[in-house]
Amino acid sequence: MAKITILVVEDEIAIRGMLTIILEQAGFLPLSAGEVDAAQKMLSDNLPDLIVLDWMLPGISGVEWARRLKKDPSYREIPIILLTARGEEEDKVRGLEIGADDYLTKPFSPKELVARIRAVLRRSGKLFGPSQLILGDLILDTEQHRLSIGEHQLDVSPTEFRLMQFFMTHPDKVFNRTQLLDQVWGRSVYIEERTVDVHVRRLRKILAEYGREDLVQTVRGFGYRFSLLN
Amino acid sequence: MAKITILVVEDEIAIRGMLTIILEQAGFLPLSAGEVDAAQKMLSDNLPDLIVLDWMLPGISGVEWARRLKKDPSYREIPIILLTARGEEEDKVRGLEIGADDYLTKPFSPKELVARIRAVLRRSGKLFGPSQLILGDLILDTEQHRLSIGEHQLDVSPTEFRLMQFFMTHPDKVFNRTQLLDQVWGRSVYIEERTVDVHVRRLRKILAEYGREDLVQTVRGFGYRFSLLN
DNA sequence: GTAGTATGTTACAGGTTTATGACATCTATA
DNA sequence: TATAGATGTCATAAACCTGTAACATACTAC
Repeated sequence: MAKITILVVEDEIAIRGMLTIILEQAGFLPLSAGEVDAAQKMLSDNLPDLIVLDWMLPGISGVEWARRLKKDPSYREIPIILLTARGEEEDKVRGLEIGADDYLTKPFSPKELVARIRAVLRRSGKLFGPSQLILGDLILDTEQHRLSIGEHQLDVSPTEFRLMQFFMTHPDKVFNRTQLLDQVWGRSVYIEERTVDVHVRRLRKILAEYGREDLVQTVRGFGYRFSLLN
Repeated sequence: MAKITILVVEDEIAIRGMLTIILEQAGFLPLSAGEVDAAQKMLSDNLPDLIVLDWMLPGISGVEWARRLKKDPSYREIPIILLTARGEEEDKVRGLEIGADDYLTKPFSPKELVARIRAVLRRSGKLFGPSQLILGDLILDTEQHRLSIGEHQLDVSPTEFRLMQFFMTHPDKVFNRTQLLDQVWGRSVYIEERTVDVHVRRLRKILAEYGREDLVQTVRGFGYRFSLLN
């Protein structure tokens, strides 16, 4: 299988070099550019699987570029991770509808960067695992975009599907609402914590049709856990 | 079966040689020319099944020639793959109505070239796969360009046929609209994503005559899926 | 048991995505 | 050239999703 390509757009040479090395070591194929113009050209050459983009850039800002990309049908699908300076900008990233899929505040650890990249890729389905997740008689097929219990198709909405996908890839582990929001909805949206409850409720309702509502368990005071055990 | 003939028009000798070798190894029969005049002569001798054409050529440019060919009834049917330099031209290929069936940005990998050639040939029906695709009681005959359910002929338009062909060769998999456009309409046309909906609609309408409209399923938020299962 | 907190449940408004029909344009062919 | 068919786009309708608020219920600590 071909390597995952990641385009890094960052003006400071030192950081760019560092990013490149981190990404290489993580098994990705890094491309890099120092400003938007160059990046744009690389884009048309061959689409990267993900873009790591500095918030502040000379010329067109990263934010502005991100916004444009998200409007362009040919590029809309490419996930973007924004690199922001510490502090205030964080709120902006969350608040504004920029279209970034995640963001990272400098300074960050290599480990964190790679983890976020993986998470985003997984969310957008570019990270190949087996396309089928099988847990007991539960089957989640990302390629077909289908969720089933035994022979029965479950009719789930996009968000429910992602939630289920996350749960099934992280069974037997408790997550609080914030973690679920970050992982399933993406870090750059701001949503009420209680909304998670509602989605869990919806998922349970669907699972209940086959008597499996207890797959998603409440851990009072913490959050939720997905588990085949009871 | 006779070998597929591919005419390469490229002025740089090194690249031309490389292309020839790649094509030979892929099992095609390559012809080559260094400029349009020579190519034009070869054309009248015997029609190739496909033309690989450099964007920039001395004398008449590749683009210009492509345009002419697409106007000429005797040559219009020959698929053309344009070789473009890196960068901006990509937009032009998509934007302008040049008539190329696909394009490739240099540098490209042999693998990619061959893959694109196959894709284009398949789309234009020149690549023989099994001439009959049978899925359940659905029969798609690529030679006769016929689609039937059991004994009944379905009356489908060319685009509907290609769409169905793509679906039947890739069952049980979700495709988004961009993927469908790229695969069924070709990479070098720019068409509204929503147009896919309309064609799906038309296909369903035809299938509905035999109660099979659910073969093409909507996956909300993603795209469409063809599946015999429900 | 009670107050206080956490979670379950429901309804709903607003937003987004898809379905559908109509239409203008284009092509091939009579 | 006239005609039928095909195709892409648009406007509108319909279906569906989603986040939130409000109220109900369950649990915990005292």
